[in-house]
Amino acid sequence: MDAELRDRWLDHAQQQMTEAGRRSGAARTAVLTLLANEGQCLLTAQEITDRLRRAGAGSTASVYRIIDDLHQLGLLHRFDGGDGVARYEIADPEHHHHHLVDDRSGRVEPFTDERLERAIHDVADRLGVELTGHDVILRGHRRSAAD
Amino acid sequence: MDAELRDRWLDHAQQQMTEAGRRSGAARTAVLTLLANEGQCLLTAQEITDRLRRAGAGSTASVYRIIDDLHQLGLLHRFDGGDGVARYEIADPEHHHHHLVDDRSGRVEPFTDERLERAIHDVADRLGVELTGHDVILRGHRRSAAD
DNA sequence: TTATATGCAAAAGCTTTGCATGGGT
DNA sequence: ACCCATGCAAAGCTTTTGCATATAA
Repeated sequence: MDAELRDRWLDHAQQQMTEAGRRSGAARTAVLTLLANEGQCLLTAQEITDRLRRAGAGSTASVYRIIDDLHQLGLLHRFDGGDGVARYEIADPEHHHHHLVDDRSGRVEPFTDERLERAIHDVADRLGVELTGHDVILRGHRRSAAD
Repeated sequence: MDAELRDRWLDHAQQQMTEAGRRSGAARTAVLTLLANEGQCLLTAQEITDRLRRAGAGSTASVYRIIDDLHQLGLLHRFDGGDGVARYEIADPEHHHHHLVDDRSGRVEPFTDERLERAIHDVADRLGVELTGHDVILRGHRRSAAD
């Protein structure tokens, strides 16, 4: 689904990596392809490595190195959960969103809100800050009839 | 400064810990006192342990265990920075705030904004979520004349 | 007295680094 | 041909756990 977004990110990422002076190897190709296909949903380095291994390419070290490059180039967003494991998802300005963490199941759900975005940019203005990024994390659980 | 807030948090924390069925030991007393005095500013477990050791009380294990208890009781807020180290600060409803991280110096600065809070609660309502917590992290740098 | 807190040391888990090798340009 | 990317293994770091001892209640 949304093959256009996927390809757009992939193309952009490869171009950026090349421009940054990096060469294209088997591991990098595999990571980029995997992320382009299912990188919308917060993956850990471990998960990425496991999936690549099953496909016969990619090692722990390479995955961490590639992820790091992508993150530094702004192609990947990093999400530091409360469990000491970093999670990543592809960064696409057109699909900007935040995260709601269910405090019972640990499940993470994305959401967007225009007013929230406006409030954030206004605060940055008020503080005289040139914003390069922002994260919002909501913790809670679905309201049931009992609540 | 703000001795009242300090004492209020300290009293509240000790009471909560006792109600949770915990006993008061040397390490716990030392950690609570330290946090009450300088826990407004995001400390790592390492930093807390170091300061306690200098005072002759507290070990790595105890600090982590105590911090964990406090966090679970909602007496401490946890901040997962992008460097794989957790930072904590005392939780006081009257001093709710968010964080601005300078992407050049790494410095962290607290800020508050009413409209941002309202937007957050509205989003939670829209999602049908009972909010138990939320975090906002802004990344950027002070706007200079050059920007 | 009895259960809990403490502290040391060891273990665990995620992430990074060193180094030899293969592969891109 | 040159240099970077890769992968394995080892090291590094933060955080957790096991266990004997000290201590609060």
